[in-house]
Order: sequence, then structure tokens, then C-alpha cells
Amino acid sequence: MTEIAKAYDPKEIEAYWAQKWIEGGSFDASVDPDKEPYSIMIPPPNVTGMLHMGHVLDNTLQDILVRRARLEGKSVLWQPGTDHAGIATQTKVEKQLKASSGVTKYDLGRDAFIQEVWNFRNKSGGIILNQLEKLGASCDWKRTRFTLDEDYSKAVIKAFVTLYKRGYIYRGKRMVNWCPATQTAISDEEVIMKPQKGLLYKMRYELVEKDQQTGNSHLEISTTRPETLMGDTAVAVHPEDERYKHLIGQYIWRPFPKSKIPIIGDSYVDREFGTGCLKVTPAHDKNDFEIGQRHALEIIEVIDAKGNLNAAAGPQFYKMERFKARKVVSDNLEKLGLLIEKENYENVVGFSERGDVPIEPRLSEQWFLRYPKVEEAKRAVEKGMIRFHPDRWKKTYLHWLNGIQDWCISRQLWWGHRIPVWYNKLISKDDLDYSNEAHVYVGIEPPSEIEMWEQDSDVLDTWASSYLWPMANLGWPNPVGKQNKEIEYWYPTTTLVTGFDIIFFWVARMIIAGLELFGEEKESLSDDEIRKRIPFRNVYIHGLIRDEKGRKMSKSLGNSPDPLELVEKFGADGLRFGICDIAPTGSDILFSEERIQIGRNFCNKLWNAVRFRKMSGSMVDNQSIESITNRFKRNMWDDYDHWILSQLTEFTSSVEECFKNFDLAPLTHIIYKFFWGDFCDWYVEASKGKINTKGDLAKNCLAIQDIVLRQVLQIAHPIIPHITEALWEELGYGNEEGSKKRLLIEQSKILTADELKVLLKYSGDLVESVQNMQSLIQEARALKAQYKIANKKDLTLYFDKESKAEKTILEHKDSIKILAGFADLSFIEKDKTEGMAAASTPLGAIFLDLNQGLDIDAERIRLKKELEKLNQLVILGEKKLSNPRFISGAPGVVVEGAKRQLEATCNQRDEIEEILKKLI
RNA sequence: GGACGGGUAGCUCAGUUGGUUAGAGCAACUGGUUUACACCCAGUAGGUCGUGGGUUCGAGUCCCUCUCCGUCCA
Repeated sequence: MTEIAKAYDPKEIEAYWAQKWIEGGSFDASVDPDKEPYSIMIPPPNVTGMLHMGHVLDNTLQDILVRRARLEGKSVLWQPGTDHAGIATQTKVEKQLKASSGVTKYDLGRDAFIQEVWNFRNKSGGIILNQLEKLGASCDWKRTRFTLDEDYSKAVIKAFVTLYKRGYIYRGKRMVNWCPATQTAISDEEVIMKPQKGLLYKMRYELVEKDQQTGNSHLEISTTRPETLMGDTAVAVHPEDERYKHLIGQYIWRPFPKSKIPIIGDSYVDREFGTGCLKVTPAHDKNDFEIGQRHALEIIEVIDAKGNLNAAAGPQFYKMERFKARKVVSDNLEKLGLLIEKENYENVVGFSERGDVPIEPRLSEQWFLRYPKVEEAKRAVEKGMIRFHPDRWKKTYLHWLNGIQDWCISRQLWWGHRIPVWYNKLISKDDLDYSNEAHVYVGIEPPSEIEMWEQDSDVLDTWASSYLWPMANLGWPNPVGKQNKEIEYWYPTTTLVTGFDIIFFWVARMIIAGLELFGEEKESLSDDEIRKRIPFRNVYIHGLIRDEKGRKMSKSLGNSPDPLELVEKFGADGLRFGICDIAPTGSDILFSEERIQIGRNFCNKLWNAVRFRKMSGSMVDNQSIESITNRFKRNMWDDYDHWILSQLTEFTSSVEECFKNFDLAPLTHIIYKFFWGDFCDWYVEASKGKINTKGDLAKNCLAIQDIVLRQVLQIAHPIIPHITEALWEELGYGNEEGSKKRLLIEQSKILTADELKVLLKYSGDLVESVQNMQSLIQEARALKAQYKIANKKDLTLYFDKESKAEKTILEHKDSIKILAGFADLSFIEKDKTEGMAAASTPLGAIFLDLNQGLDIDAERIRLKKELEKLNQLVILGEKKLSNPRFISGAPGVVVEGAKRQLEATCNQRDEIEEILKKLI
């Protein structure tokens, strides 16, 4: 690449490097005892998934962390993989089957269906990982895992059996969240509460005996779900409710199927809600079930697994869909004169996350996990052994652990890890004794006389496999060969990067799994043991991507852009930089294409700065830091040279802080500001004169540009890996001395701010001088812009002859001319400045001869406005300094600063006043 | 109902332990093909920091009240 294109075109370069990195095994992880370990386990995307903006953000952040770690000389493992995603994958394949051949999974049978799912995953299960590769994700792709891999599955089963044997897993008939669409139980965390507009039905149940106190023959009852009425087995009132408490113990008629049910007292009842009378349906409501347990009520199931009413509901409702039944029940009540009113009512209804239908609370036999090591899981975070970033998310985590409920881990699906429990065929289900091994067998291997046994037909919740991800990927429970060293080296992993939406689902459960299972069985754990068992030390939480109006991205809204199209438009690097740039710390990200253009623009700027560098002089001796610094001519350094190196160090240090504090949000801003604002806009522009000299001055300047660019490329590399790698090669930084071998950018350790300070030996005192020159130049440019002569280059810029900064100005004459756009600089006595436009600067007044073109009125308005502002500031400053309490109360530096400030402001004010006087 | 987060320029957001005259990007407006870059350069304009109190020599920053928005849990 001898010629560099004018505009950066990422396509070829990104494809080239993506391939080259992988061919060269650049991201292969290996244990290196001399290096510090650094490891991240990817949150495994759904195997059927396609890349969306959330993945882009999540994985870019991980890539930034691991690439930075490599630059810092650490030995990195970034483990990739995918998740089998039980419900999502199974329903997807079911739908495909139905569309293509009209068969259902039942037509095929379990084994054949599972084979279909495997076919599907073998065909398209790797797509999302290839998409991540395109983004530049530097995972060790050779290690790619899948949660249904053979050895991973063994780990999942081992975990189940271990937890079962330790008494944490049990089977029980309990209320679960039943999803009628996907025909399986789901955990509490998979239920999404949505506000719904519905009706509140007020109806009457007839008392068996009239109310002696009021003479009423009926009780009024409010409900949102009349279709469960047929399963009512009681009516409850609050035991202290004066209106009803005397009725407790009496009976009331359930209208249909007509039956006498008791009136009970239970403090669960909210006296304020509706009429204060609650119909109790223990089979179809969680709270009602608990009331039922307390009062030993009969449980009558009236809705079946598909969400239809069953025979117990009565012949007229048999097989009727539940929401249709709601209407029919209401009509029936009306006919019987039992419906009082229907009132519009908004309440929250639980929806199945995957099926997106209202869940049906249902009594069913399921496997549950009582969470072990909850106390330790809290302690790990409270004591900072695991740290959340931003810190506040630990509250969410701890809050959940405080109210933790047993986890329903069985799913009525076929795709997943089948529960390793076998039942003796000779024993009827109702007579099973779980403590008797002749009845129920639980083990990693199937029982020996397999024909005697029947395996539990359910599979495990997907999270009950992915919660082992960090351990199992490193070889738990039986590391083989090199895994022994690897698990020692990389576990606990360094950081987990994920969204706050899965703190419950995944983060907390991984912590609990690690604490209980990583190591010997223990009743309780010491802090040291916790430190060894936790799956990660840091949890970096980022926000969710929303559209520009703040709405969640969704397929139905069509507001979810295809990341690959964005890559096409802006380049992978452009997209990465753009998405980082707009992502605030830990809160949601409002995405719009307009906002990420900055990423593409930045890459182009970087490209052109390098292009300009190549045009300015040949590339020699760039192979090492030493060879660059040897080209410095320190005796020639001017204020800008010192200034840019001091800024470079400060910039490096700010970036170090970002990584140290897990605060990646400011990263792109810091890079942008230094590279674009300081280096390109000021240093490179000021260099232009020097480079023209072609002598030592030019050589020195290019050496400084080279050291700056080298550092910028490394610092920006984690965010925009492809272009920085390409430019690293372009500028010859990777050329090894005396060899043709090229080192990649990550193979050279990045210089720290401390190292830079020692190495560069610049003076930090000249920063103010440069800042003053910058404001002078800006004032001069503004003067020209005022008169719309910014493009006129043949003018002379005049300085007040009395300026104290004469020396500085003369020293930087050339750069001032270039930067402000003047042909010449000259000092002038004040009384000769009549008819000139003027401005006040920290280095003294400047004047511009317009040859009678001066618009006196406009000048007067402008300067008066300026003067007014300065006067205000002077008053403010004087007031402050004349306050004895300020003088005595504020620290010396602040008082000193205020004095200097006031002095400068007064000078400027006097100058403007003087200029104004001359205008008349 | 409880908890958490937030309200700063037209928009999206910075703003360290209180300390000089509150910043950036985008958008707007004016001008610009000057030996990198129009995916660019220069300039201009735009804010009583949600409201009301308090602490302090000094508050966007600390405390309290109220209000609005968002999220999670009931």
C-alpha cells in the first residue's frame, strides 16, 4: 500500500485483518505463568439468534476489555459459545416444520424431533458467531462451546445430581406459571407483568342462609377472572371486616356447577378492594392456592394445559377456550341475574416471555431448586469480592437474593438436558417414594437395568445449564489434560459483561452455582473460600439499546436496525466506535443512525492524519519506541512540542483511569478530544510550517508525530481494531529490528502514562503558554470571520507594542501566521491603530487593518457587549475578594486564583475600553 | 405501594472530594476547495443546571420539600 486512498474504505481492510488474525491464531489463549491472567466468558447468544444491536454493544465492550488486556501484556482468554435456548429453539423448529411439511413434533416423536432440531442447529447455529467475527470480536474461536456439547451436558447433569444428593433439588406439586402456548412451566423470572385493560366483574353469590344482621340474601364479589368461578371452593373475607365477619363459617352457593362452599376468614383479603369479598380458586391463582392450603380447601382444576376448560367446569364449558369462557360465564351470570356490573379496569397480567400469552397459574408437579449458599452469595458482593460496575446494580442483586423463591427448573420440552431421574415402572406414580432408591433413581449414568426404569420426560430450564458456563467451559467437574492448568489459571474469571436484565436470570445463579459446586461440599464458606469459588470478580453492566424515541427495539415495531447493514455503511470499526460513543454508563442507549456517524468520521480522520504523516516525510526508524525517541532534537522543541507530549501523557492517564474504574463511557470522548481536538487541530496544523523546512526541525516534528500516533493507535485499538492494525503496519511500528517479521499491534506492550513521562522528558509548564496562544489565534480568526474575510490570506496581524508576551509571540510567529491565516505579523503602537478592528487576548490586544472597511457601528455593539460582560465579572470578582470571610475561609490557592482572575479580567476590560474610545 | 435511576444548550449526554467566567458531539446559522480529511476547516448563536427551601465565604455538585419521566419489584 504505497498510495493511500483519500477517504477510508473499511471494507477490504476489515475483511483482510479479520482473516489474518484468525489464520495467525492471534486470539488463541494459552496459559503463561509469567503473565497476568485475564478471562471473560461470553454471555452465550441463543444458538438460533441473529446479531442485533444489543449483541454489538455487549460484545464490543468485551472486545475492548480483552484487547486492552493484551496490550497491557496479560494472557487473555475470551471464551465464545452459544446457548441451546430451550423454548426459543424448540418453538422455532416447530414452526418451521409446520410451515414446510405440516408435521408437528408429536407426529415425529421425541427422538426424530430432537434430530430435526440438531439438523437445524448444525445448519444455522453458527451464524451469530460468524457475525461476531465480522465485528472483529477477538474470541478464541477454537474453543467455541455449545451448552448441549457432550462434555458440557455431563457437567449439567453432574450439577443436578450433586444438588439433588445434597437435598437442594426436590419434586413437588405446586403452583407454577404455566405457559399454554409453549405447554411448559416457566420460572417467575420468565413472567413479564404487563398492564392490561380489562373488566372488573361484580357479581352475586347466594347465601345458603340469609344474613341475620342485614337480611341480605347475597354477597357481592368482585373478580377479573369470572371464568375460574367453576373452580371456586370458598369465598373469603377479612376476619376483622365488620361487614362480613359474622358470616365466617357459614356457606354460600357457587352458581355453577351449583355447590355449597364455605365462607372463610383470611387476612390476605384486601378490605378496600372491590366489595371486600374474594372468591377463592385454589387451582388457578397463586394466592388463592395459599389461602386454600391454610384452610384445607378442596382444589378443583377447571382449566387444562392448553388453556381450555375441562369437564369439571361443566358440560357447557367443556373444551372452551379460557377467554371465550370468560364472556360466556359473564353472560350466564347475567341471565341468572347474578351479574351486577362490569367496570373498566386496568390491572397487571403476567405474560409468558417466550409464548407472549397470559400465563395460567396452575398446579403441577415440577422440579424445584432451593438456592444454596444464599448468604455467601450476598457476602461475596457486599464485601466486594465480586464488584458490580456501576456499583449501584449490586442493590438490585441483593434485593433479589433477599426475597428469593425456589426456582422451578423443569420444563415440559424436548430440546434440552433431560432430567437424570428414572422412575421404577412397576410402581404407580402416586406411590413413588423419592427417598427409596428402588423407586426413584437419580444418577449421572442411567440405571443398570434400564428396561425396568422410565426416565423423567422433562428437560432442565436453559438457565439451569448456562449457570455453569464459567466453570464448565474450563473443564469442571473433571478437567482433563491442559484444562487442569487452565482452570487454575483463569478461574475465577476476571469480568462478566452483560445487561442488567439478566442479573437474576444468570448473574446471580452463576454466583450461586460457583459457590456451591466449585470445590468440596461445605455447609458454609469462609471469605477465602468464596474468593476461590466465585465465577468472576467483576460484573460490568451496560444498558439496553432503545430507538431514538426511547422505545424498546422489537421486530413488530421494525425499529431494530440490522447491524450488518450498519457495518456495510460505517464499517465495523465505525459502528463499534459509534455505539461506544453514545452509550452512557449503565443506563439505556438511545440509538439512531445519525448519532453513530461519528464512528465512521473518526476512522476517516485517523486515516487522513496518517496519510498526511506519510505525505510529510518518509517513514524511517519507527520500529521501536527507542528508534523514534532517538530522532527527537530536544534543543529545538518549542512550546507546542512540550504541550502535545504533555497532553499525550495526560490523555494516556485518563484512559488508564477509565479501565481501572470500569468506566468505559468516557473512552471515546477522551480519544476524540485528544486526537482530533489537540493533535490534528493544533499540533499538526502548527507543524505545517516546520515540515516545509525539510531540515532537522521537520525531522523532529515528524518524530513527535510518530510517537503520538503510535500511542493513539494502541489506545484506540480496542475500540477500532481493524483500522488501527492496518495503520500500525502502514507506519512501520511493527517492523522488528533486523528481521522481516511484523509484530501485530497487540504484541507491543502499551506505554503507561508514568513511562511516557520518564521517557519523553517534556516540560509541563508550557501548557498555559499554548493555551494563551490558542485564544489569541481564535480571537484573530474571529475578527476575520466577523468581516467575512476568513479566506483572505494577504493581511497583516498587528500586536500591541506594549504586549508583555512579545517574546512568545515572536517565537511562534510562523505557527500563528499559519493557524490564524495571516501573511505577516507586526507590532504596532496604540495610537496608530485608529480605524482598525481590534480584540483583546491574554497576550495583549490585536488589531486588523481593514483599509476603511471597518463597520464602526457593528464594532461598537460587539465591543460594548463584551465590555458589559467583563464589567459584570469584575464586579463579581471584587465583591468576592472584598468579603473578609472569603479571604479567611477559602484555601489560599482559591483566593490567589481569584485575584489573578480579577487582574486578568480588569486588564481585558481596560483594553476593550481603550479600543472603544478610539472608535469614535 | 416499595426500591432504584434520571430531569444541565433544540437533541443526546459530560461535569471527580463544593472553589476561577458550566462543557462536548449532533442539529442550527455565517463563511470557506489554504500543500491530510466536505466522513473536512474556521466562526456565531444557544443554558435563571426540574421547583421551593436550607447548609456554606462559595452549590449544577451536600441536606430537605414538592414535581415530572423511566425501570424493576409487589
